[in-house]
Amino acid sequence: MRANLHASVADRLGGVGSRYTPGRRLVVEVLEEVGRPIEVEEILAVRPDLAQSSVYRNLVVLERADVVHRVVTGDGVGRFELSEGLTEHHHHAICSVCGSIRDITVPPRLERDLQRIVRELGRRIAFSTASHRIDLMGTCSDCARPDPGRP
Amino acid sequence: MRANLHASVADRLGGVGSRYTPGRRLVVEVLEEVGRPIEVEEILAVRPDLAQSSVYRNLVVLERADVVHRVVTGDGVGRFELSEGLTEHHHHAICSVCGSIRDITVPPRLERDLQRIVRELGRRIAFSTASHRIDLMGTCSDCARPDPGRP
DNA sequence: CTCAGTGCAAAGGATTTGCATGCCG
DNA sequence: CGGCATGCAAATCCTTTGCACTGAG
Repeated sequence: MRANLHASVADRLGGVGSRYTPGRRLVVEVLEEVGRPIEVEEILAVRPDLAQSSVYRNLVVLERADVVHRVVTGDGVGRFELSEGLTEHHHHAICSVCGSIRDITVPPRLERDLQRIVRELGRRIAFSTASHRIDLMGTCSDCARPDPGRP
Repeated sequence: MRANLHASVADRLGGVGSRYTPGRRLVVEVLEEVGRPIEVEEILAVRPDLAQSSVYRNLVVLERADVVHRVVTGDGVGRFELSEGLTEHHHHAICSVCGSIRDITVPPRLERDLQRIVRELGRRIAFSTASHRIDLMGTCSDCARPDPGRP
């Protein structure tokens, strides 16, 4: 399924009149490897050869082509992941302490229920729903651990 | 239920050792009147007498006291609303075109299903879930309307 | 008197943009 | 060639912070 990813990406980019350039491929590869929503800073840390502005610009293009998806948490910093269809459908557990995001996949049975609920909601409010997102907000295991620095 | 709001707010503020000052009350009143998540800019537009920095600072305090809740959408601009318990439990329909957020309340039957799903998810991943959030992402009716500016 | 709260202006950090250059179709 | 893509640096935007002042307890 790996080879297929880049084909799909190229395809979606073509759909909006953009090319799949080396720089964009590097970004996609980083997102694929990391497998969770990450900040631009993290992308640059992995690939210092990329120009910051190009990464930002490419993320805009990739987002418009629906290759990546932007997630924003309470800390106001944008984080990016591969879009639905390029990865498994999933949701997020967002830590309100450190802002980290963990992907969670929902068991099929529950996911089916979710789909039903979301569909019904969209119908009720005449809102053209492209996708849904369930975020659990709370405290991740790291931050839940009692702080050794303060008794 | 209106008088009760400010009592609750004062209470929650007291809980974190802060006072319910006039400036904070104004912010809360704006949020109450508007009834949907709004940006600082919008708060200042309604109450130009408030100092920008004070609004930001007070929102931090109000957030820590769990009086307001920060919602961040794809555009990276923070929006604020009154917290759960001060308003009805609700979710959001986020327009991916203009970034606007519309509150939606979920019928009790569906909400009950949601609660069950969320609870089960949290249990599965050992994540201490404080709250959940269901966002519908799509296009609001305003943005869905064909753009008159471009044939 | 003391300390949280306020206002103004300046700083900060993430993201965007202007401009010249490089490169694919 | 023409236009998208890139890099660098400067600009912009939202948000935070420093500092002096005010007010409540």
